[in-house]
Amino acid sequence: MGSASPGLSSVSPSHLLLPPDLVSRTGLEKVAAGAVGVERQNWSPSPPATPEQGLSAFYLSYFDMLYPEDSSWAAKAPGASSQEEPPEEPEQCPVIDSQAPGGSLDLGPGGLALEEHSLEQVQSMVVGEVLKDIETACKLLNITADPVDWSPGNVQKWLLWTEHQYRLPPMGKAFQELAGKELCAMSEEQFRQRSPLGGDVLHAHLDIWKSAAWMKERTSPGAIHYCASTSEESWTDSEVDSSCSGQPIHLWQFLKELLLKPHSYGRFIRWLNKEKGIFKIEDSAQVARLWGIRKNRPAMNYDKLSRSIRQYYKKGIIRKPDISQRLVYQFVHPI
DNA sequence: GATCAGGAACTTC
DNA sequence: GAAGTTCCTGATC
Repeated sequence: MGSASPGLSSVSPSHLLLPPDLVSRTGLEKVAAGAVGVERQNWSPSPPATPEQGLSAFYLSYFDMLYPEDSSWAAKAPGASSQEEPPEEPEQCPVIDSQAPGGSLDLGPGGLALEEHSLEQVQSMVVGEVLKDIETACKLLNITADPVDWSPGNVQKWLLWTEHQYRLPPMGKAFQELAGKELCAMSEEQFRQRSPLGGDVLHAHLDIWKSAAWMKERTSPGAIHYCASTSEESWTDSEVDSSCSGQPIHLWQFLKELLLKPHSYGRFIRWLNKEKGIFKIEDSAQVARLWGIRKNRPAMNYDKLSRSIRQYYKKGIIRKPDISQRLVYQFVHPI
């Protein structure tokens, strides 16, 4: 757990590149408060976690707690990219340009309407990003979006994942043998009792999942599935997304899944040349760890993962690019 | 020291 | 049997 956390961090204040006054706690509260009014109209009743709040306000109120520091995203801002960064990313991170003419965050005199408008944009973007992150986690962990449906094994997977994502202390033992239903029935205090270090944060994360599931149920009656492809990428998503096929996921599919979510995993693995299928593993330990979680192989490391990748050489699935570089591989058939 | 390459035995499905 | 996983040796960066 060396790197900054992905996932929800894609919508952390620094990622949104808000001006410093809006990034501050009071600023976020202002954003959240501004979102509440709109929220009530659009999303009706509040999620189970915070009955008196709208969802986005609920999420936003968590961000300070969940992201005490995540300045690494700021480095991803345009102009701060590494020298290897291709001129255009396949999937751009949402950026609010406060300097742009008619900037959406004009807080000067007469800028109130604009401010409210941009806050709506921010809140809807935040909620959208949270839902996308949950969707991605579901795919990678092969679990359902609704925590109530989780088996004890699913709970442990989610715990491992959440600990990893948000650099929380290991808490798996404290919640051993608990199914999702029991977990969801527990109060924050009970979480704290079981795990004094991080139990409250874990409870907050579970609340987010519960709220998302609740919302999803509201908006689309029926079973909660994040299997329908919602991504806009040009890569053959149906080919890549194996999480609902019942088939075990292949390593190459897993790698593509990560590559398709650059705003979540771009710090771990990213395209160097998407057209040619050339990608670079930026953080070998994290990618290996994610793969280990996905396959239930806690002892997974990059040495083993890379051995599996090398097995693809013979099969003609992955190869080293013509100009061989460390941690750089190429899909033989990119499209 | 980390990564790369590939052989070989093993596990899981 | 396929698809990794684990362990290993030796080479390279």
